[in-house]
Formats: sequence, C-alpha cells, structure tokens
Amino acid sequence: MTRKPPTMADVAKAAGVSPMTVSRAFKRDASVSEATRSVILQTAETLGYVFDATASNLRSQRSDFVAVTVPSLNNANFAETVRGLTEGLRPAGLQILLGYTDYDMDEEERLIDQFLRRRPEAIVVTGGRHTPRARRLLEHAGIAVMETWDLPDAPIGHVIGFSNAEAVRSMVDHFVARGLTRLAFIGGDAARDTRGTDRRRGFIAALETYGLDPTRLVDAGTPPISMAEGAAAMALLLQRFPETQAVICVSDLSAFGALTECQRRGIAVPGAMEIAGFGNYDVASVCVPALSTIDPHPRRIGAETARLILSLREMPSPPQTISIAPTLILRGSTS
Amino acid sequence: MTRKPPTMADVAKAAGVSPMTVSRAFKRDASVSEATRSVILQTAETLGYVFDATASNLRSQRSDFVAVTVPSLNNANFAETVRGLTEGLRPAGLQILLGYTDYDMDEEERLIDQFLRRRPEAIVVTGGRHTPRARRLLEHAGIAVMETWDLPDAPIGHVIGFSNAEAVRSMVDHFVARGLTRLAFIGGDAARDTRGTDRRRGFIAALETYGLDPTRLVDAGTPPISMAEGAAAMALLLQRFPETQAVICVSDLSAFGALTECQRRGIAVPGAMEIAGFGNYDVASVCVPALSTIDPHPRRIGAETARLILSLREMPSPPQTISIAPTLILRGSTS
DNA sequence: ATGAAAGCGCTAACAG
DNA sequence: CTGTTAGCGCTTTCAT
Repeated sequence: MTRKPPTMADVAKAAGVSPMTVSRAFKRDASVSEATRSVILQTAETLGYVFDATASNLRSQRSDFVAVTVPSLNNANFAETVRGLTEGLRPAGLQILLGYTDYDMDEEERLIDQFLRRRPEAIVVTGGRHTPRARRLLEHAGIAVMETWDLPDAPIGHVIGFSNAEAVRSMVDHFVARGLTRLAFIGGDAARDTRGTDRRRGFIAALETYGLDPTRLVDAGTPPISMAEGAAAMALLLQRFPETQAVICVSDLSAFGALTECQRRGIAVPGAMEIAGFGNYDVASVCVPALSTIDPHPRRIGAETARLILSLREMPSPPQTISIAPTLILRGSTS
Repeated sequence: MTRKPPTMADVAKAAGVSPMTVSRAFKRDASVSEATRSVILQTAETLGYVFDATASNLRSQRSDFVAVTVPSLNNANFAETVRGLTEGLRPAGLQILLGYTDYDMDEEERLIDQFLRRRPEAIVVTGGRHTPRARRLLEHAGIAVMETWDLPDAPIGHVIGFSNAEAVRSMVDHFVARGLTRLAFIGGDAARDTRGTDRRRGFIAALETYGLDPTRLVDAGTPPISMAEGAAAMALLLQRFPETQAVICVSDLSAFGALTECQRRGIAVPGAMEIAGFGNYDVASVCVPALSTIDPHPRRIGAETARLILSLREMPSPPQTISIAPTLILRGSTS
C-alpha cells in the first residue's frame, strides 16, 4: 500500500539522468540546461517526489534553520519580532525554528539545547540573561548568537535591542514635566521577567534622579501579567497608595486592566488618575481613553536581526550592538 | 581557531568505547550500563559535543518533528492551541515546526511544501480549506494529517474542531430568546478568513431559521480584523442600520473595538446596543462591560490533537473526527 | 552541462 | 551490555 517514497535516484532514473543532475535541477542557480531541468521537475511532480531536506542538510552541513526563542507566542510584541525575522530571512531560504520559553530561563536552556542539535545557522534569543549552561552552550555553539529586546551588560554575541530602563525613564520624565510627583509602578514578580524587572529599575532610578518617592511599587502575579492582574494591581494600588497621581504599568495589557478597574470604580482617567503602559499594543490605541505607551519597535528588532544574520553569512564580523530607540507615545490617558 | 566540532566518533575514542555505545548512551531506554553511560556523557560534556539531530534523523528515518501551520502567531486562540500541542507532544520528544500563513492559502501551500521536506511525523493545519496543490501534498504525504478549528466537509485525514456556524447560532439563539430581533454581524472580507466566513454563514442561517432579516452585515477590512477595524465597523453599522439592537462580531477583538466606538459616542452597552464576540480573549472578560462571547477551547484543540498524534504512533487508525463543543459565555454586554 | 565516487554523522540490523 | 558493518539520501569533489 504505502510503498517507499521516491528519492532523487528514482527521479533520476525516470528522467534518464544522474542523481547529481536532479540535485542541481532543484537548486536555484546550478548549471543545468533549462530543457533538462523542466523534464526533471516534471518527472518529480509525476512521481510525487518530495525533496529530503534532512539528507541535504547532513551532506552540505547547512541546515537553513535559524533558531528563535521568545518568552511567549501569545504576545503581539514578540509576534511582531518573529514576523520581522521571518520576512527578512525568507528571501534567503532560511526557515525559523521557533520556541517559547514561558518566561522561564530553565525552559530557555532546554530549548537552546534542543535547537542546537538541529545545527541552526544562527540563534536568536530574547533578552540578555540566561542560565550558566545556556550561556555556555551559546558561547560554544560556533554560530551567530543574537540577543534581542535588551542591551546586556555582557553580550554573548550580537545585540539588537534597547534599554528597558531608559524607555521607562522617558515616561517618568513626561509625568514630571506635567507636574505629577506621586508616581507608582505596576509590574509582576521580579525574578521571571527580566525585561519587566529592568523597567521597574528604570522607574526607581528615574524617580530617585528627581528626588521623588520611588516606593509605590505594586506586584501582581507571575509575569507576563495579564489584563486581569493589572486590574487587581490597580485595586491594590488604590488601597495602599491612594495618593497616587499616575501609574506606569509594565505593559499595555496590565495598563488596560488597571484602566478598567478605574472605570468600574468611577475613577476618572485622566483626572483622578493617569495611566501609562508599555509596548504599544492594539488595545492601547483603541480603548477609551487611549493609553500613553512606549513603542519598542518590535518589528524592526526582528527585521534588523534578520538583516544582520544575512550580512554575517556574507562576511563574518565581530559582535555588533544595534540599538533601536523606543518611541514615547502620548495619548488621552495621560492628557 | 574554530576547529571542527566533535562527533560521536570523537566522544567514543575519548571514552574508550564504540560509537554505537555513545549513541545508545544518548538515548533514553537503550541498554547501556549506568557506569558507561555516565562516563560517556561526562566525556561528551567535556569535549563540548552536541548531538547531531540531522544525522540521526536521516539514518533512523524519524525526524521528531511535528509541523504546524496557524493563520497567525499573534492570536491568543491559536497560541493556546500551539501551547496545547507543545505540551502534549513534549513528553514524546516531538518538536514543533511552527509556521504562520497570515490567513493566506497560497502562503499555507508554500509552508506545507517547505515543511514536508523536513519529513515531519505529522502535520497539523488550521481549517479545512486549502489550495488544490496543498491538498494534494497533504493527501500524499504519507503522514498523519490533522485539520483543526473546523469540521471540514471532506476531511483529508483526522479532524479536531467544531462548527463555527453552529457556535454563532447559539449566540443568535440567546439574543432571540431575550426578544431582540434586529441583529447585525460584523466581520471581515469574506475570502480570506474561512472560519470567519463560516461564522457569518451561521449567523445568516440562524436568522433565516427565525424568519429574521439577515442582511445587516458589515465588513471591515482584511481578516483578521483588528480592534480598530471593529470600531470602524460599528461606526458604519450605526450609520447604515441604526435600528440594530445587537451585533455579533467575528471575534472579541473587533467586538471590543465596536464597544469602544459606542463608548466614544455615548451609546449605552447594553441598553442601546448589545455586543457579542467570539474567542473568549482576555480583553472580553476584563473590559467594561465584559463581552459575551464563545469559547472554542483552543487549548483543548491542541491537547486533543497532540493526544491523537501520539496515539496514532502507537497504533494507526482510520481518519477520526474529534468534535470539541464551544461554550457560550454570557456577560454584561448582552445582559 | 553532466556524471562517478565518496562520505556527511548517525543508527538499524545483526552478532556476540 | 557492547561491537561491527552497512547505509539513510543527498551533495562535495573531481572528472569529462
């Protein structure tokens, strides 16, 4: 019934050529006469031949894979980065091997270990903090390592990112410029989400620069904190720090949750409370009032990473750091 | 500088055993004495050996890949399905090869073509409509084909899904039971999003059953329609069909956008207008008022698909259809 | 432009 | 429990 699938040798025999010619016919630029090529491709189609990338990879020692790990699939920001990567790498015939870590460094290590076995041409990770073993694996992988969404102190290889702390500082500046001084920060449990932690640190550092009280910090569950957790955090904030004038949330999702909690309680935003988020998610521009936020240009992070990977294939270079400046977006929630 | 990475043969030599023993030491159940295994693993670690999955796959003719195509990465529903799949397949050591089609059947075909070259053990696609060539490729792939998120008329292989049309009918029932008769539907451009089209068809069919006017249909852009497009669609709806009492949106995202448009115009929801969505996204439960919706149990779709894939590896079976009944969730927006 | 030979790194199959 | 032999399907290399 299910007889063995045809190989190049079968196609070669049927087309009356050598396997090598079939191989060439399946490549873009290889030197095969157009006549021969079309006969071969036709024959292959008829036989139902499917090219075996595994064998090709083994022999040529090139996998055409780029491994990518992101904290979460269900996140517009990371999805945009992956999109930028995919679109940038597709023209070169590179396929993405995508995995998500659930914001867990041990899971990241496991994924990196798995992925390296597939011999990717490059590996893209999110953030600059990893388990010691993950770090070691990446350092010795012998391929391009790209750390994104961060500016690590000690990069492993190339970096395409931004300073989460500095980004939040720009939002603090905005509030201070408007005369608001009693500011708060809503985030998640520290250890897991390193970028979230960096944002909180940026908040604290910025407030200290201004001589303001940096202790209005509310944690709400395990990162990535959800809209619902953002709402719960706002409830907690109103109870613990009722004097708060404005709050910066670790992401637009929690910011939106916080906003809805104000709506449920009849607290005017802006007016009685101002709210800012991070990430420039769809919800931030659509909700009422629209949320001020910071756009980290996730698509560009992916696109630049892809560009660098391709450029490194042409000509290897020492580790580079590409900084992508986030953009402050001011909207009704911080009128 | 970068000398050739070590192979199993190198590890074998260093550990004083044969390559075959090294191979066995890297497998779970293979019969190797614990002493030998630990020596080998230790040696491998020291040499910085990384297992070559490509060579393993070629020789064993098993890739440990399961290919998965979803319409979009940035979608909580599909992300949940992928999560269900990942978690279900991980214990078996199967890795997911994930691609997104951007709701484009030609892109799906391209992806399927690419993925089949990697010799996956099974392929999971979203929906039951494909290009003719994609269909042919899947039919002749010689591996388990799983169609999800739909109940196709002519399945290629196994099916894990639900009827989008029936799901929407249950929401129509709810409105009619509450005495609302002037109902509308907000969706996207028909051709691309086949599940969205099915939902619209379900809406029309249900209204016809009740003898109601099924012509209040508003299109808003190219699927997947965004929150902003949902808002624009509501504006259009209010202009074209001002008598509308309730609207069902193709997803919670457009439903939320529609809700915000009502908020901007001071239209009371519920009261002057009732709104329902689809998908049970986070935003639907958090926004004010919370949105009635339909939960298609995306995680379970993924989990059941994984379960079936594993079961088929044990014992092949004729094509199965697993139906996952969606759940109607009633909230404040349709009080 | 095409072909022949060899081998990528691993493991199935068989032996002991 | 461990080893030997052969070969997975392709492409590198070297011919012609």
